[in-house]
Amino acid sequence: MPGRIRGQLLKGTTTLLVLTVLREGELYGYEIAQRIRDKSGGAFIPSEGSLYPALHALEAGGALEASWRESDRGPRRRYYKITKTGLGMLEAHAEEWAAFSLGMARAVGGADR
Amino acid sequence: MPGRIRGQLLKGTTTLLVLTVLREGELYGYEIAQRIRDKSGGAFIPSEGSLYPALHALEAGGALEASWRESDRGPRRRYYKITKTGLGMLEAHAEEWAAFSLGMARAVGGADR
DNA sequence: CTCCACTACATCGCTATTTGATGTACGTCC
DNA sequence: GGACGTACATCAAATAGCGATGTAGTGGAG
Repeated sequence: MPGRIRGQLLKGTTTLLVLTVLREGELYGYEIAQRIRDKSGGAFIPSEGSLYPALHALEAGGALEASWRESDRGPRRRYYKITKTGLGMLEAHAEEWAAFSLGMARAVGGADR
Repeated sequence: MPGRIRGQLLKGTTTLLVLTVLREGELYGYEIAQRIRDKSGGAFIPSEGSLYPALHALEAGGALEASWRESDRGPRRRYYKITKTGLGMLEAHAEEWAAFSLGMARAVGGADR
Protein backbone atom coordinates (compact mmCIF):
# COMPACT_ATOMS: atom_id res chain seq x y z
CA MET A 1 0.00 0.00 0.00
CA PRO A 2 1.48 3.33 -1.02
CA GLY A 3 2.07 5.91 1.67
CA ARG A 4 0.40 9.10 2.56
CA ILE A 5 -0.04 11.72 -0.11
CA ARG A 6 1.06 15.22 0.72
CA GLY A 7 1.90 18.40 -1.05
CA GLN A 8 0.25 20.67 -3.49
CA LEU A 9 -2.20 18.17 -4.95
CA LEU A 10 -4.13 18.21 -1.69
CA LYS A 11 -4.89 21.90 -1.93
CA GLY A 12 -8.60 22.48 -1.88
CA THR A 13 -9.62 18.92 -1.07
CA THR A 14 -10.01 19.22 2.69
CA THR A 15 -13.42 20.84 2.51
CA LEU A 16 -14.74 18.15 0.21
CA LEU A 17 -13.30 15.34 2.33
CA VAL A 18 -14.66 16.76 5.57
CA LEU A 19 -18.14 17.34 4.19
CA THR A 20 -18.14 13.88 2.67
CA VAL A 21 -17.45 12.04 5.92
CA LEU A 22 -19.87 14.25 7.83
CA ARG A 23 -22.64 13.38 5.43
CA GLU A 24 -22.66 9.97 7.09
CA GLY A 25 -23.20 11.35 10.56
CA GLU A 26 -22.08 13.56 13.39
CA LEU A 27 -18.34 13.32 14.17
CA TYR A 28 -15.72 15.19 16.15
CA GLY A 29 -12.51 16.60 14.73
CA TYR A 30 -10.06 13.91 15.63
CA GLU A 31 -12.50 11.30 14.41
CA ILE A 32 -12.98 13.11 11.12
CA ALA A 33 -9.27 12.86 10.41
CA GLN A 34 -9.32 9.15 11.14
CA ARG A 35 -12.33 8.56 8.91
CA ILE A 36 -10.65 10.36 6.06
CA ARG A 37 -7.51 8.32 6.59
CA ASP A 38 -9.44 5.06 6.64
CA LYS A 39 -11.74 5.82 3.72
CA SER A 40 -8.85 6.92 1.53
CA GLY A 41 -6.88 3.80 2.33
CA GLY A 42 -4.28 5.81 4.21
CA ALA A 43 -3.65 8.12 1.27
CA PHE A 44 -4.91 11.22 3.08
CA ILE A 45 -4.22 12.10 6.69
CA PRO A 46 -5.24 15.73 7.19
CA SER A 47 -2.78 17.47 9.47
CA GLU A 48 -4.22 19.22 12.50
CA GLY A 49 -2.98 22.51 11.10
CA SER A 50 -5.24 22.17 8.09
CA LEU A 51 -8.16 20.27 9.55
CA TYR A 52 -9.08 22.53 12.47
CA PRO A 53 -8.97 25.79 10.55
CA ALA A 54 -11.08 24.15 7.85
CA LEU A 55 -13.67 23.08 10.42
CA HIS A 56 -13.77 26.58 11.91
CA ALA A 57 -14.25 28.09 8.48
CA LEU A 58 -17.05 25.66 7.59
CA GLU A 59 -18.79 26.39 10.87
CA ALA A 60 -18.43 30.13 10.35
CA GLY A 61 -19.84 29.70 6.85
CA GLY A 62 -22.91 27.89 8.12
CA ALA A 63 -22.00 24.54 6.60
CA LEU A 64 -21.55 22.88 9.97
CA GLU A 65 -23.07 23.13 13.41
CA ALA A 66 -20.89 22.28 16.36
CA SER A 67 -21.24 21.49 20.05
CA TRP A 68 -18.93 20.53 22.90
CA ARG A 69 -19.45 17.23 24.62
CA GLU A 70 -17.64 15.49 27.41
CA SER A 71 -15.90 12.22 26.76
CA ASP A 72 -15.81 9.16 29.02
CA ARG A 73 -12.09 9.00 28.67
CA GLY A 74 -9.92 11.86 27.49
CA PRO A 75 -10.49 15.51 26.65
CA ARG A 76 -13.82 16.98 25.66
CA ARG A 77 -14.76 16.78 22.01
CA ARG A 78 -16.28 19.18 19.55
CA TYR A 79 -18.89 17.40 17.47
CA TYR A 80 -19.77 18.64 14.00
CA LYS A 81 -23.01 18.12 12.13
CA ILE A 82 -23.58 19.03 8.51
CA THR A 83 -26.33 21.56 7.78
CA LYS A 84 -28.55 22.05 4.76
CA THR A 85 -26.12 24.72 3.60
CA GLY A 86 -23.31 22.23 4.05
CA LEU A 87 -25.09 19.63 1.96
CA GLY A 88 -25.41 22.14 -0.85
CA MET A 89 -21.76 23.00 -0.49
CA LEU A 90 -20.89 19.33 -0.57
CA GLU A 91 -22.76 18.88 -3.81
CA ALA A 92 -21.01 21.84 -5.37
CA HIS A 93 -17.57 20.65 -4.29
CA ALA A 94 -18.29 17.13 -5.49
CA GLU A 95 -19.26 18.46 -8.90
CA GLU A 96 -16.16 20.59 -9.01
CA TRP A 97 -14.05 17.58 -8.20
CA ALA A 98 -15.78 15.49 -10.86
CA ALA A 99 -15.11 18.13 -13.50
CA PHE A 100 -11.52 18.47 -12.41
CA SER A 101 -10.97 14.74 -12.34
CA LEU A 102 -12.54 14.36 -15.77
CA GLY A 103 -10.33 17.08 -17.20
CA MET A 104 -7.25 15.38 -15.82
CA ALA A 105 -8.32 12.03 -17.20
CA ARG A 106 -8.73 13.62 -20.62
CA ALA A 107 -5.48 15.55 -20.50
CA VAL A 108 -3.21 13.03 -18.85
CA GLY A 109 -4.98 9.80 -19.61
CA GLY A 110 -4.38 6.98 -17.19
CA ALA A 111 -6.14 3.78 -16.36
CA ASP A 112 -9.23 5.02 -18.16
CA ARG A 113 -9.70 6.75 -21.53
CA MET B 1 -19.66 21.94 -21.57
CA PRO B 2 -18.59 23.14 -18.14
CA GLY B 3 -16.21 26.06 -17.93
CA ARG B 4 -12.66 26.42 -16.94
CA ILE B 5 -11.51 25.03 -13.61
CA ARG B 6 -9.50 27.32 -11.39
CA GLY B 7 -8.48 27.55 -7.81
CA GLN B 8 -6.73 25.38 -5.32
CA LEU B 9 -7.43 22.07 -6.97
CA LEU B 10 -5.01 22.92 -9.75
CA LYS B 11 -2.08 23.23 -7.40
CA GLY B 12 0.66 20.85 -8.43
CA THR B 13 -0.87 19.81 -11.73
CA THR B 14 0.87 22.23 -14.07
CA THR B 15 4.12 20.26 -14.15
CA LEU B 16 2.30 17.05 -14.96
CA LEU B 17 0.20 18.67 -17.65
CA VAL B 18 3.16 20.37 -19.31
CA LEU B 19 5.32 17.25 -19.33
CA THR B 20 2.40 15.24 -20.67
CA VAL B 21 1.82 17.39 -23.72
CA LEU B 22 5.55 17.69 -24.39
CA ARG B 23 5.88 13.92 -24.44
CA GLU B 24 4.12 14.07 -27.81
CA GLY B 25 6.62 16.46 -29.33
CA GLU B 26 8.38 19.79 -29.24
CA LEU B 27 6.13 22.77 -28.53
CA TYR B 28 6.42 26.43 -27.57
CA GLY B 29 4.87 28.03 -24.52
CA TYR B 30 1.76 29.54 -25.97
CA GLU B 31 1.10 26.31 -27.86
CA ILE B 32 1.53 24.25 -24.70
CA ALA B 33 -1.26 26.22 -23.03
CA GLN B 34 -3.53 25.63 -26.01
CA ARG B 35 -2.80 21.91 -26.09
CA ILE B 36 -3.61 21.62 -22.41
CA ARG B 37 -6.83 23.53 -22.95
CA ASP B 38 -7.82 21.36 -25.90
CA LYS B 39 -6.87 18.01 -24.37
CA SER B 40 -8.69 18.80 -21.14
CA GLY B 41 -11.82 19.82 -23.02
CA GLY B 42 -11.42 23.43 -21.91
CA ALA B 43 -11.26 22.48 -18.24
CA PHE B 44 -7.70 23.73 -17.82
CA ILE B 45 -6.25 26.89 -19.26
CA PRO B 46 -2.96 27.55 -17.53
CA SER B 47 -2.55 31.25 -16.88
CA GLU B 48 0.60 32.85 -18.18
CA GLY B 49 1.55 33.66 -14.62
CA SER B 50 1.74 29.99 -13.78
CA LEU B 51 2.81 28.49 -17.11
CA TYR B 52 5.97 30.48 -17.83
CA PRO B 53 7.46 30.17 -14.36
CA ALA B 54 6.75 26.43 -14.50
CA LEU B 55 8.54 26.13 -17.84
CA HIS B 56 11.53 28.03 -16.50
CA ALA B 57 11.69 25.81 -13.43
CA LEU B 58 11.49 22.65 -15.52
CA GLU B 59 14.24 23.90 -17.81
CA ALA B 60 16.40 24.84 -14.82
CA GLY B 61 15.79 21.39 -13.38
CA GLY B 62 16.93 19.67 -16.54
CA ALA B 63 13.53 18.30 -17.46
CA LEU B 64 13.27 20.45 -20.59
CA GLU B 65 15.62 21.83 -23.23
CA ALA B 66 14.67 25.08 -24.89
CA SER B 67 15.60 27.13 -27.93
CA TRP B 68 14.45 30.38 -29.53
CA ARG B 69 13.09 30.30 -33.07
CA GLU B 70 11.67 32.96 -35.33
CA SER B 71 8.07 32.80 -36.44
CA ASP B 72 6.69 33.60 -39.91
CA ARG B 73 4.11 35.85 -38.36
CA GLY B 74 4.29 37.24 -34.87
CA PRO B 75 6.86 37.26 -32.10
CA ARG B 76 9.67 34.74 -31.75
CA ARG B 77 8.90 31.54 -29.90
CA ARG B 78 10.69 29.51 -27.29
CA TYR B 79 10.42 25.82 -28.11
CA TYR B 80 10.62 23.21 -25.38
CA LYS B 81 11.69 19.59 -25.72
CA ILE B 82 11.43 16.98 -23.00
CA THR B 83 14.67 15.33 -21.84
CA LYS B 84 15.35 11.90 -20.38
CA THR B 85 15.23 13.52 -16.96
CA GLY B 86 11.90 15.02 -17.87
CA LEU B 87 10.50 11.66 -18.91
CA GLY B 88 11.46 10.23 -15.53
CA MET B 89 9.83 13.18 -13.83
CA LEU B 90 6.72 12.69 -15.92
CA GLU B 91 6.47 9.09 -14.83
CA ALA B 92 6.86 10.05 -11.17
CA HIS B 93 4.23 12.77 -11.40
CA ALA B 94 1.83 10.48 -13.25
CA GLU B 95 2.16 7.88 -10.51
CA GLU B 96 1.62 10.50 -7.85
CA TRP B 97 -1.51 11.65 -9.63
CA ALA B 98 -2.79 8.09 -9.96
CA ALA B 99 -2.34 7.49 -6.23
CA PHE B 100 -4.00 10.78 -5.38
CA SER B 101 -6.88 10.17 -7.75
CA LEU B 102 -7.40 6.67 -6.37
CA GLY B 103 -7.45 7.98 -2.82
CA MET B 104 -10.08 10.55 -3.74
CA ALA B 105 -12.18 7.96 -5.50
CA ARG B 106 -12.10 5.81 -2.38
CA ALA B 107 -12.81 8.64 0.01
CA VAL B 108 -15.36 10.61 -1.97
CA GLY B 109 -16.68 8.00 -4.31
CA GLY B 110 -17.97 9.11 -7.67
CA ALA B 111 -18.61 7.52 -11.01
CA ASP B 112 -16.27 4.66 -10.17
CA ARG B 113 -15.86 2.58 -7.01
C1' DC C 1 -4.64 55.21 -40.16
C1' DT C 2 -6.07 54.31 -35.77
C1' DC C 3 -7.77 51.11 -32.70
C1' DC C 4 -8.40 46.53 -31.26
C1' DA C 5 -7.51 41.68 -31.10
C1' DC C 6 -4.48 37.91 -31.21
C1' DT C 7 0.04 36.00 -30.73
C1' DA C 8 4.11 35.35 -27.56
C1' DC C 9 7.01 35.93 -23.76
C1' DA C 10 7.85 37.72 -19.04
C1' DT C 11 7.34 39.34 -14.11
C1' DC C 12 4.87 40.92 -10.00
C1' DG C 13 1.86 41.09 -5.92
C1' DC C 14 -1.93 38.81 -3.89
C1' DT C 15 -4.10 35.00 -2.09
C1' DA C 16 -5.29 30.42 -0.36
C1' DT C 17 -4.00 26.53 1.86
C1' DT C 18 -0.89 22.67 3.73
C1' DT C 19 2.74 21.37 6.77
C1' DG C 20 5.25 20.62 10.92
C1' DA C 21 6.12 22.61 15.25
C1' DT C 22 4.51 24.03 19.48
C1' DG C 23 1.28 24.40 23.27
C1' DT C 24 -2.48 22.94 26.50
C1' DA C 25 -4.83 19.35 28.83
C1' DC C 26 -6.95 14.83 30.00
C1' DG C 27 -6.58 9.50 30.76
C1' DT C 28 -4.41 5.15 31.04
C1' DC C 29 -0.86 1.96 31.72
C1' DC C 30 3.35 0.43 33.60
C1' DG D 1 5.88 9.85 37.34
C1' DG D 2 6.86 9.26 32.54
C1' DA D 3 5.37 7.81 28.11
C1' DC D 4 1.80 7.47 24.96
C1' DG D 5 -2.62 8.27 22.80
C1' DT D 6 -6.51 11.42 22.61
C1' DA D 7 -8.26 16.11 21.48
C1' DC D 8 -8.27 20.85 20.35
C1' DA D 9 -5.79 25.05 18.86
C1' DT D 10 -2.56 28.37 16.62
C1' DC D 11 1.56 29.85 14.14
C1' DA D 12 5.48 30.77 10.73
C1' DA D 13 7.06 29.16 6.55
C1' DA D 14 6.61 27.42 2.03
C1' DT D 15 4.16 26.54 -2.24
C1' DA D 16 2.17 27.79 -6.48
C1' DG D 17 -1.90 29.54 -9.28
C1' DC D 18 -4.28 33.95 -10.65
C1' DG D 19 -4.99 38.36 -12.61
C1' DA D 20 -2.73 42.52 -13.83
C1' DT D 21 0.69 44.69 -16.25
C1' DG D 22 4.34 45.28 -19.60
C1' DT D 23 6.74 44.62 -24.14
C1' DA D 24 6.39 43.65 -28.93
C1' DG D 25 5.01 41.90 -33.58
C1' DT D 26 0.97 41.05 -36.98
C1' DG D 27 -3.27 41.87 -39.08
C1' DG D 28 -8.10 43.12 -39.66
C1' DA D 29 -12.13 46.37 -38.83
C1' DG D 30 -13.99 50.71 -39.06
